[in-house]
Amino acid sequence: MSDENNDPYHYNPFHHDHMEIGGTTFPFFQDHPSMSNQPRPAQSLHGLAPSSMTFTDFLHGSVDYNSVSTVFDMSCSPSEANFPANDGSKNRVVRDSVGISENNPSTPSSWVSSSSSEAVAEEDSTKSKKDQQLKECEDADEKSKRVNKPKKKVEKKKREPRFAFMTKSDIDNLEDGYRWRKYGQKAVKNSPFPRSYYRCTTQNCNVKKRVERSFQDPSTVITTYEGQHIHHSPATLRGNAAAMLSPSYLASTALGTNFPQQLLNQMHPTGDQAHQSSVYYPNFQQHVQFQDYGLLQDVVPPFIPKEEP
DNA sequence: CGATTTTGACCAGCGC
DNA sequence: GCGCTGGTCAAAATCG
Repeated sequence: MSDENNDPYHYNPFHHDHMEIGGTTFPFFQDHPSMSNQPRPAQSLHGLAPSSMTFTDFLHGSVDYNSVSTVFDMSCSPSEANFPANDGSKNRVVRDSVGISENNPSTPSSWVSSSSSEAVAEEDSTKSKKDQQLKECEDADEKSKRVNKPKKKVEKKKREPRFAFMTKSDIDNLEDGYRWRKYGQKAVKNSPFPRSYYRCTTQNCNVKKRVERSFQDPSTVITTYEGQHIHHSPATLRGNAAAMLSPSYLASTALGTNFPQQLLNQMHPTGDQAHQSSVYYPNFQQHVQFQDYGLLQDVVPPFIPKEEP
């Protein structure tokens, strides 16, 4: 694979589509290895969603991703989709980062192929790597050598579903109800702002998140979640409304168990300009807009409170 | 003193 | 093969 876009490790959160919920821009991506490169029939989102499927299912990977891709395959162009590209900075950030010409803001096809093939490439590479890594893992002795050089664990290459969004905020590490431990920080190419790496502190929970500031719009924080929480958000349990209203919380819960609920409940167009969130799903082909939850409801069945132990 | 952050080093993948 | 970059580790520093 020499296509730069195929590099599973060089996905671009801006590389994908948008949805708008109740006036809030949600360019979003979700990255999952099992979302393979499928020919996408031209179908409208409307009325396509299997009634049995929810965002939760989708994000949990418990649904057929092919169906999902179909569901999200919009036949309408971004303009038809009423994509809020009208909203200056937000969307400019997206397009610029993607490198899409201003003249042609409606050519996400390149994104799509990249993200789709990305998934394929990823599958292959992870497959072949798995054996190798397993071998490494079995080398228990390696562990002891770790002090001097060997690293890399099996998990490292295991790609989890990812979920990114942009938030207008002065705060880099947004409160999302979960506890995170920072485990790294790196300078990002072409950006004066470093990227921070966080890991959920809950035991056995492998959720990670990356936080970086958009260099084109320093007021925008890009948060990428990877993995799914295996536990409740402490904020949820505490009823921490502030935390739960945080856009990052939406993303985190999107990878958890109650995305549709949270999304529908919380992303009201409150007019609070302090938090404008954008969420990216790389494998969705076109701009998806959910206005007044109408379309979202096509995808997400009416909310049914989830009974969790 | 335990938890968290900082930071330099290491490693893997990719492009040239 | 080499250099670049992203991601991770872990020792040291800092915090509460």
